[in-house]
Amino acid sequence: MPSTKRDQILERAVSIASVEGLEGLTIGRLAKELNMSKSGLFGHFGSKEDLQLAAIKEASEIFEQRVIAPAGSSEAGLDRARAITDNWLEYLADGFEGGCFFHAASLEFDGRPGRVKDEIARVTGRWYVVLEEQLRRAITRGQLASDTDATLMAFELHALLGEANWAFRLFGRPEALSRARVLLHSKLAHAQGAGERRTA
Amino acid sequence: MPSTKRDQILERAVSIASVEGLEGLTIGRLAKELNMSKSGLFGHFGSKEDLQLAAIKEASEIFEQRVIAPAGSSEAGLDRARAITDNWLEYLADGFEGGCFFHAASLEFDGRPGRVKDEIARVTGRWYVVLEEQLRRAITRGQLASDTDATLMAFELHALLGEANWAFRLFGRPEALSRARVLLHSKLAHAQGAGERRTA
DNA sequence: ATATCGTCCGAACGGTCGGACGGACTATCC
DNA sequence: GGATAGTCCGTCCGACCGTTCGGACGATAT
Repeated sequence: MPSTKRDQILERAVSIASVEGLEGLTIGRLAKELNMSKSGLFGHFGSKEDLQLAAIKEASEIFEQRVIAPAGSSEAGLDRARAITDNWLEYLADGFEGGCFFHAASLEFDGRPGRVKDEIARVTGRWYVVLEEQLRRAITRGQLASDTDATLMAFELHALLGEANWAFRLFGRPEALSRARVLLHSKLAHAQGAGERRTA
Repeated sequence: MPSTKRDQILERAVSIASVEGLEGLTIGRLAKELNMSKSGLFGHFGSKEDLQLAAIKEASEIFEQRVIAPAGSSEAGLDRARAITDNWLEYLADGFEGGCFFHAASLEFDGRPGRVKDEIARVTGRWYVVLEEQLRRAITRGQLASDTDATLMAFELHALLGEANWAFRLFGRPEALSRARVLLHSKLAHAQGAGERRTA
C-alpha cells in the first residue's frame, strides 16, 4: 500500500509541528484536522512522546530525501557539498509549512532533557557531519586548500543555513535565502580557488 | 524601591521562558516558583499575552545592558563591532538559563502571527541593525575595505552567533562558542587588513 | 475614624490537555 | 463460519490551562 493511515497522520503531524512546535502539536488538534477521534489516532502511538519521536523520524526522512539523497548524484567532495547546501536552501524555502523542522525543534528542546532531545540532537548532528565529511573529502582531493579547517568551515556553512531560516521565517523576506546563497557559493568558490591555486 | 514585585516576577519569567519557551511559560508554574497565587500574579498583567510582551521587554533590557551598552565605551566602527560580538558571545554562555531568549523565541513564534511575534521581530531586528550600523561606520572610516557589503557581513556575523547558540545549547559543548569567536575575530581582522591595505 | 487604594488570596469557571477503557467494525486465517 | 487481530470510535478521567470573581489585608489620605 502506498500510504498507510499512520503515514498520513505523521505527514500532517510534521507540518503542524513545524509551525506550532513539537510540544504545541496536540493529539486533539491533529485528530480534528484528520477527521479522526483522538483515541483512534492515539492507538497508532503509545504516548505523545512516541508520536513526537515518530514525527522526528518522518521529518528526517523528508530531509534525507530532499536534501541529502539528490546530492548523491554529484561527485563526492566539493560538488556534493555545493549540492547539499543548494538543496538545503530550497528545502528552507518550501520544505515545511513553518520553516525548518529541525532548527525549530532544536531550540525548543535544547533545555528539556529526554529521548526527544537526544533524537533531535542525533539527527541534526548527522546532517551536520555529512556536510563536514564532504568538505574533508574536498580537502584530500585538492579541491580545497590543504590548510582548510573542515570543522570551522562546516560550522560556518551551517551557520549561514540557520541564519537564512531564521531571517526568512521571522521577517518573511526571501532576500535572506538569496543572501545565504551568495555567501555559500562565494565561500565554496573562494576556498576552491585557493585550493586549485595551491595545487597548480 | 530597588525591585518591585512585578520586576521579580519578570526576572523569573524570562528565565523560565528561555528554557520552556514563551508559550511553555505558564502562569501556574510561575506563581508556584514565586510562592504566589495564580490570581495574585495575574493581577500584575491583564492577560498572558501581556505577560509575554512584558517578558520580552525585560529580556531586551537585559540584552541591551549586557551586550550593547558596554560596547558604547569602544570607539564607534570596527572596535565597537568587535565589542558587541564579544559581549554577545559572553551573553550566550551565561546570559539566560536556557540560552538566547530571542533566538528561541524567534523560532517559536515565527509561524504565529500576532503582537508577540511582531515585538520579537522588532527587538531582534534592532540588535541586528545595531551591528550592521557599526560595520557601515567602519567602512566609511576606512577600517574595512570600501567594497565590503555591510548587509552581507552583518548577515554572516549574526549567523555565527546564532550557530554558536544552537550548537552550544543542543550539544552542550562550549567549543561552539570558541569556534564562533575564532571565526568572528578572523573575519573582522581579515576585513580590517584589507581595508588598511587599500587605504595605505 | 473612616474611606480608599493597591496587593494578594482562595475558589471556581469553561476549556483542553494526555491518556485509558470498552465496544464496534472489518479483514484474515483456521 | 467462528475465532483472531487490527483499526477506529465514543466516552470518561484527573490534571492543568488562562481567566474571573469576591473578599481579606495593610497602607495611605481625609
